[in-house]
Amino acid sequence: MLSNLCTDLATGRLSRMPAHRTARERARAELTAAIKDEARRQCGERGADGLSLRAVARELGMVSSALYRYFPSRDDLLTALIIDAYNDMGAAVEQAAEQHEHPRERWRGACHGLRTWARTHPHEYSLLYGTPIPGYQAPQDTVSAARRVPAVLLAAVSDGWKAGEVEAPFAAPELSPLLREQIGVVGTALAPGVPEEVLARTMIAWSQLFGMVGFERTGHFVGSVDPADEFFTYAVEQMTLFVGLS
Amino acid sequence: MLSNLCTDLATGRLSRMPAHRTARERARAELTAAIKDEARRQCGERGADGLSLRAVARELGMVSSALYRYFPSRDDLLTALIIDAYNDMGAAVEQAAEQHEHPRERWRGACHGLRTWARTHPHEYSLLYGTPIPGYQAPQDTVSAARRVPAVLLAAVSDGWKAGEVEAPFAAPELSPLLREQIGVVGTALAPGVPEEVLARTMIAWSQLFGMVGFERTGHFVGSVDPADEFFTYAVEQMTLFVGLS
DNA sequence: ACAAATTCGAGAGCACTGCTCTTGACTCGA
DNA sequence: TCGAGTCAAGAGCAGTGCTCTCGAATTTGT
Repeated sequence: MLSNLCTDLATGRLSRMPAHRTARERARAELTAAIKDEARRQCGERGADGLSLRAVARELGMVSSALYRYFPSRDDLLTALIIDAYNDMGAAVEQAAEQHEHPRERWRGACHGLRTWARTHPHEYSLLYGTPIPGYQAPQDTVSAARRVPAVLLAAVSDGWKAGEVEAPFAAPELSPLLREQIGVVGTALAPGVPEEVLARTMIAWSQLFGMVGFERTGHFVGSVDPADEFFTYAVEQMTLFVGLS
Repeated sequence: MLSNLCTDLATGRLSRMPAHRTARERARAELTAAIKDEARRQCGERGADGLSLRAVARELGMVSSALYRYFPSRDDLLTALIIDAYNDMGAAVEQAAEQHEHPRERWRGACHGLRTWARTHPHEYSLLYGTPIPGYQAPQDTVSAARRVPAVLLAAVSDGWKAGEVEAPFAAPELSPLLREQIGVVGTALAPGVPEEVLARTMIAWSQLFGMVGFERTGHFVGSVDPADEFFTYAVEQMTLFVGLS
């Protein structure tokens, strides 16, 4: 029973749990949070590679083996950090979009919100979009959290479409049947009623956004458009037009 | 003197060196290559994280300390692998582009060539575009090798422009003075005579391409457009239009 | 209220890792 | 030929993830 609680705590779904009855549960919840906090701190300083269970335990004044009572392995601790990071990023992008009313402004806000979050949380961004951990299989909890950002982008386009404000800037090639079906699944889930052509453009812009943010983070703009503030703004403007949010 | 040779060997500039006079130099060159080969093999199996100097030495039948005569640290060995990977990727993309005559076809060939290389060399791709190594500063040798792919893309657009085959698909926002200057530097070096507006679109498409390839590699398309063959082809087609290679 | 079940921290220990230092043998060029 | 330069090897240091055991503390069931 407590092993279930442990899992839930590790995956950040603490809020759904009832209040901790016993002192033991309370202590466990607090220690779990403290471990994650310290791990997040170390990740932020030395990157995910520099996350050491022994160092975390040392900093918390306990022995390394005791830490395994809370996270069965280093990967599990990293998974908890990944889910937290996805949710933190998703919340930041959602909030950035919600500060505007007009769909086009919400789109712009989401894009700039993502970049801001990536710049203020570089190691967490790399944790999510950098080199995948070998043999690591993302649990189901991560995919729903990971979808929050594309959901915001699709919502902006969907709202724009409903308001009749989405117009293709140039003729698009025909979508293949398979691609139309793949994108249709996404559309019915997150943006029902929006044509697949518009959704396809949105997904292209989505990957462009993360490609650009990743390039800036990994230094691939150094020597060309770094500092990338103005290039980023320009690219967002172009992709806003590209998806048809005229 | 030989320390210089060591550095050159480590950075892959062996070809510029004269033939090895002594047996010692010959043996050193061969062992250096063997170390890199084995390291590349291990990187391909377990990722850059799983690269162990001791394991490389063990596989080569030598003692780990002996390896430090050839690469002063693990990071130096990784740097050598990075430069090799950049050049391998650049050569693959160049070859993919050179198989076509028309600029638009060269562009498409380069895009698909990059994806093919990334799919056949996933760990090397992550080494180049994944999580940056903390504290790692890319030496000058890497940046020239890293520019080979964007150079191919810019050359295709430049050739298309010279042939009068580049046409903006929709009106672009005005470029800021700083951005115009940043992009101008790139243009004079790699695509002289091409307007900054076109270069800016090319750099947006460049980041879109790598964002898409990275998403596919890290599994962020799973649940939507994975397998990504058709989406990739469609996106390349759209970005071909976007840069104006009509 | 008391015993059984569970959970806990601590410690020892295993098999690794990157890296340093020393030692003795080898090779090469003057 | 002989000294300078280079080499592989070994021991050793400090660190890592992880497992196991062992008492002590706590919770739970009766």
